[in-house]
Amino acid sequence: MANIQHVAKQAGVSVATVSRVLNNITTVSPKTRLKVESAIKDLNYEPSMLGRNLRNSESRLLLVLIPSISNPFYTEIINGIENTAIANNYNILLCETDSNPQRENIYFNMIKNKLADGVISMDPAVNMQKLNELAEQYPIIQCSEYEEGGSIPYVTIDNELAAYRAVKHLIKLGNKRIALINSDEKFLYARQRRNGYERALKEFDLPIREEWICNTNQLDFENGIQAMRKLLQQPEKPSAVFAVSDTLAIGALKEINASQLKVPDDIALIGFDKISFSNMTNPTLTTVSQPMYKMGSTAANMLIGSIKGNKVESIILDHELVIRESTMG
Amino acid sequence: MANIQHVAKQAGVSVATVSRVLNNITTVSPKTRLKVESAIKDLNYEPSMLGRNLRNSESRLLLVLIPSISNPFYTEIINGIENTAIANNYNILLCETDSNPQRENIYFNMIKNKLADGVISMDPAVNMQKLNELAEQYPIIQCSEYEEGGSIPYVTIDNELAAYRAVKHLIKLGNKRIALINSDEKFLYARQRRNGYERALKEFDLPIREEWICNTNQLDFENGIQAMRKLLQQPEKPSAVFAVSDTLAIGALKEINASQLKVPDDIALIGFDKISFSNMTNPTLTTVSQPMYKMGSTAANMLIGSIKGNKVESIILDHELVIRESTMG
DNA sequence: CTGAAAGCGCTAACAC
DNA sequence: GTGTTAGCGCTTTCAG
Repeated sequence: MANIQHVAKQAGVSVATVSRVLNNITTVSPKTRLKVESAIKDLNYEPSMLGRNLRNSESRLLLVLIPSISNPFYTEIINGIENTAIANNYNILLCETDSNPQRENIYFNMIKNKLADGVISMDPAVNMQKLNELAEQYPIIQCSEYEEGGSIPYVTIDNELAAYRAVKHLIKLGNKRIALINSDEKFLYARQRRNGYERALKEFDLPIREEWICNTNQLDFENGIQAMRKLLQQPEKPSAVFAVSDTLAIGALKEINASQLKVPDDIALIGFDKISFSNMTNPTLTTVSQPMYKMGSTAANMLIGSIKGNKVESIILDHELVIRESTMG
Repeated sequence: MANIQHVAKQAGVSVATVSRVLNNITTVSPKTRLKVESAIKDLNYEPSMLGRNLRNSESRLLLVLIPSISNPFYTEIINGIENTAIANNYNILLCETDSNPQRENIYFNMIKNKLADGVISMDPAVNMQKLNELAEQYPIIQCSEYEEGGSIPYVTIDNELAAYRAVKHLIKLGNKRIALINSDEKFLYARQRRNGYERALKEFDLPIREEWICNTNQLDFENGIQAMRKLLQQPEKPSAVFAVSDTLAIGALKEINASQLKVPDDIALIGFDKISFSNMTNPTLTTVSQPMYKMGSTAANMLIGSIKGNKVESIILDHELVIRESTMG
């Protein structure tokens, strides 16, 4: 494998000159530049990032922490991150933590080991203490999930407001018995969405009934099925359900269908995230859309800014209620 | 940031000794080892991968090329790759090519630049000429999609046989008018699955009718909807449909429902891949299951073997027809 | 058992 | 405009 020395020798110049050509530094005469370029071609030379990165003490790799790659919610965000990264000559290292602290540690070490220049964390279950420690020394951005009052910059949406609007939509449709399928309330977004749910109910003098509030451990379809099963066993069944993720809502829909009830006639249903499947269900799912691509690109831009040493501010992006068949009575 | 020199000075030893401790080389007296370890702790030292990798001329990064992260088919494969990689002290760089040659080039350069030690390609649209060139110099494995008669080792399933079995299942159910929703036949798997489809029809003396064969550009839901719409416009409608991916089948199901027909009574339906959503549709989808996790871990093991300089052989894994509601008349 | 020193491939002063 | 050289952080001979 050819290296910079071989090129220098072949071109009859010094390594410094080769480096100058490689980095497009202007102070090289057209004649020498030509010589170098032809030597590069002759030897089929490709500069080694390893050497360059060591010298520049940077890896040009961004770490992206997600709990699970199989949650479609993340795919568009990742697209946004990746495109922005590539446009800035970075690459991303996608890291599935499975919300497993050991896995997480491996990745945290990568940044300590200089194998990554910064981190975008989307894991709601991330160890915040460690993340905060890391943030003292390395550039870190939180995306979607964040720590209230924390010092790590984040990009997210107003979860409380989004939930409030979704539930208000159900109320306006005439629903008075509205259930909530929430994820684990150790997560900030879960607490925020519950707050929005409760605010809407209170505003219209509807009671908050614990038996209509289900919490799930995870966001898989199966969790939605289980939660809905529980709700349907209540003596007084809800007439509408707000689920904090489309995957949960799709599971709920499956269970509603299985018990011979109809959406939206018997039970109206709203999900969250606007994943692509949510338009394939029968009926199609009303859902809250987050600007996922933009969230990703914003997070990446913030991180790259932070790596450059800029001060970056947290950002709240807009959301939108997408009304489809599951709430069209 | 502390480096190996600082640790050496603090411990009162040479950098060589620190390196020995770091790499668990036995020829270090317990006493010095202790000194070094305490110095490492004191200084909060983390070895730099950049330096280590340059010295060892390896990056311990594996490149994984996929056409699109949003296709759920890949998620389990990636899990398999990732777990195997981590177990062997590698990390993976997940690269979405969008089947875009420019994007692909960026990633191909990464391996030339020594930023990755090897490649697992899952992109059916990959530029085979370039991949073959690259394979002369670097370790490369193909996963799922491959080149017939090529020299790059691969792991896959028997697509022809899988399609044959799926269609035979439809025939055994009494169907005589069986349509095929295939992807672009520039892809090997598409040609293989078509062959299997035709073999089953021929074996039972059923005609192969071009108007019952649809080809789509991509594997999105929307493509399945379009294809099914075309099939339903035929003067003689098929009584069963075999789609070469679950996403296509789910789109087809959506369209069948929209035209007031029932699956499986009016039209039986089979997909391919057993993505998690295929169990959430109504009715649930009969599909061909591939051992995705195993495919991923096998590919990773093959690649790591190849990096070590081993000779690796291509592998064909088993598949399974998963019969669910969409073919239960 | 330990240390000195070379060198992986590159960039950036500094000198001319 | 171009060359010389130090050094990024690490591993690994080779001596002792």
